[in-house]
Amino acid sequence: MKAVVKPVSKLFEEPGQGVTIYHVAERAKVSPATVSRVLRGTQPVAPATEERVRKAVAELRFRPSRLGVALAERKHAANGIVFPDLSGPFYTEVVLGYEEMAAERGRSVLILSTRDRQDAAHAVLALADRVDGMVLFGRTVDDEVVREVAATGIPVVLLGRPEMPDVDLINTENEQSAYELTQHLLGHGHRRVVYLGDPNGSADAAGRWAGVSKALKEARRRRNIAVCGADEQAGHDTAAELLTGSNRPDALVCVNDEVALGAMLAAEELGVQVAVTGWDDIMAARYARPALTTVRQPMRELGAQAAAALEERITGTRTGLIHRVLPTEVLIRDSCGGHS
Amino acid sequence: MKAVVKPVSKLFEEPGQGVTIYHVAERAKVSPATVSRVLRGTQPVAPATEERVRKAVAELRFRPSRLGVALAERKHAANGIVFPDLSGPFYTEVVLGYEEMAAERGRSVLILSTRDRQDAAHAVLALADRVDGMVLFGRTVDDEVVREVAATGIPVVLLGRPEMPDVDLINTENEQSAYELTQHLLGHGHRRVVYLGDPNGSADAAGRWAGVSKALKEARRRRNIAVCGADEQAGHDTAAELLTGSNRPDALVCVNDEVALGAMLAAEELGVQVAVTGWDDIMAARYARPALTTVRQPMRELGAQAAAALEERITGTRTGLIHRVLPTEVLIRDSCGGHS
DNA sequence: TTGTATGCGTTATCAA
DNA sequence: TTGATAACGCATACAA
Repeated sequence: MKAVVKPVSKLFEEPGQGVTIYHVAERAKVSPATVSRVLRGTQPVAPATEERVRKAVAELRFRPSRLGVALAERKHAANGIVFPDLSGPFYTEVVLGYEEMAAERGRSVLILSTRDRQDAAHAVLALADRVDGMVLFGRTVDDEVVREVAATGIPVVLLGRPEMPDVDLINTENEQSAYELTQHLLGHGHRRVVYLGDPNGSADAAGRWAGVSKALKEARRRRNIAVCGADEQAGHDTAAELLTGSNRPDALVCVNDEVALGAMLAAEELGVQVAVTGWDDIMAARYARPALTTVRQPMRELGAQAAAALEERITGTRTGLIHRVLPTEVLIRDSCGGHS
Repeated sequence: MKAVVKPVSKLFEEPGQGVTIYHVAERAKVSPATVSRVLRGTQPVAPATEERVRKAVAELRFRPSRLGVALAERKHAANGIVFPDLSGPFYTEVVLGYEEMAAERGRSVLILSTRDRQDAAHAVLALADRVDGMVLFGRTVDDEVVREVAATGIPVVLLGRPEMPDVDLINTENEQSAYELTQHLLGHGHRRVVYLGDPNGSADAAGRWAGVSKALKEARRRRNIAVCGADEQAGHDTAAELLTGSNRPDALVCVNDEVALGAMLAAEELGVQVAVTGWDDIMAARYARPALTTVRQPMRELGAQAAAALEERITGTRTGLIHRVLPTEVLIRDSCGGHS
């Protein structure tokens, strides 16, 4: 008879492994139901019994299986968040704010970056059945997919997107800030203002263009726009082109800081003077010379609000639709010129 | 007899809701097992049968419950990643690389930011039983917790941490790059070099200090260190103090770009000249004037490698221990002086 | 090729 | 106060 001796080390190395509520129940000489009651504090249990159960739990290093719990409760205790790329501090901060708030509420966070994935819709739908609710952030998938997700039955909160019927939405203010920014430029004598961005690219870009446009119109200036990608390279190239043409702009209102910094670089290379403004107040904006005039958004707050809004839906605390617009702050620095 | 008529809209509004494999089976007149077989392609099914099943699936908009699948398969199909807060671009990029790789393998990613949370250990353990494996990134929790997680039975990969027995580890090169950087400074005539960082704060900070230290020792220079936090403010304040003292340093080797930029700011404020170097090559480093000399790490690659290493463990493809060190690249720009 | 029956690990209902 | 036991939704070994 070959005795299979399990080394003690092995025995204690992987505790909690495969230990189920039944093992605990057996050891404590109670039913699994009672173990559950003790652990969740859901029903009164005799002190002596509780004692035995806790002892068994500790000895066996029992940890309830999330899978079992989730299946029985029919909830994941997890939220999802979908974002375009996360490059750039903007998305990062929002995600962090979101995670922080979710964590406080005992929920895990599943992230999904859609990048340029062709199967983004598929991935989002897949995410939908791993969470109790999700935030759709920016231009990640189109409205059709949003509807599909909503049809899944889980709450959805939109972030930085165009409005949709019956879906909660949180945005930051765009038009007014862009309007003020443009007025500021005009007030300092800039005549030929061009907007660098793609209104069709995102709701934010569209809102900002609307504000710029409005200010220009009021000032009876030409409403110039150079459709442009949202990254540094695009900003550089677009600006380079604009600044070499004949009728050169003297101010560039850019859809974000990356574009603005790229544009400043181009201007520097060409040795031309031009006022530049960005959006987001990324770190590099403060270190650029001249320091970049920009607009600050409450990024972390944005994420936190989204998490809160989602939570309300999940718990059913709120039924009314939310459409919130968080305020932004225009930061006038040196890059917009006109200052001594 | 009151006929309860469900409005059509309601009927189609929430499809897939509560539709189980049994409903599909019933509708297709097969057993649930067969439905499963069709959906997973795990066993041959007669074409006609498959046809019926697929039709029923489509009509009912059936989506298998992740919870059910996970419980039956006893795996989550999800990975975790834990990181400190340091919302610099470094962590972000790594997380993205990780998510991308994980997504390719059909796994979701749960994130956990430990920040200053006191219950970080608890949160990490909680995360552990929602995933099939996880990456522990940087100074998030101490070794004891790592062991606890490992004891849980799920694979763990360490990232940017000190070595631990029996745990996979991926780091980026620190010492050699720091050594080269310091030699470069010395070669350009800098005499009094001070390292700004906290070797006890992270493995990376320690490695970098080791390299700086080595170069200084070889050059028979004083090995000065100013223990300093890892953010902009800390860099600013520490540098401000150093640069107002009597025996002023002429070069500051900083643990990261944020600290370096803060230091440059302080120098600018004080109107003193000092060479400064950073680490990470964040965007602001390129826009600072003078542009910041720094060290670039393969951030996305770091995340991807971690995901790959984890996957190997989860699938059991690999049993041997990994201890990988990814190469970095020193980027000499203007902030280290000595260039015409 | 298909169906039956059981397991997965909890929670919760209903009795006792 | 406690114990059986039925969900929860799927996968799969075993039969047929």
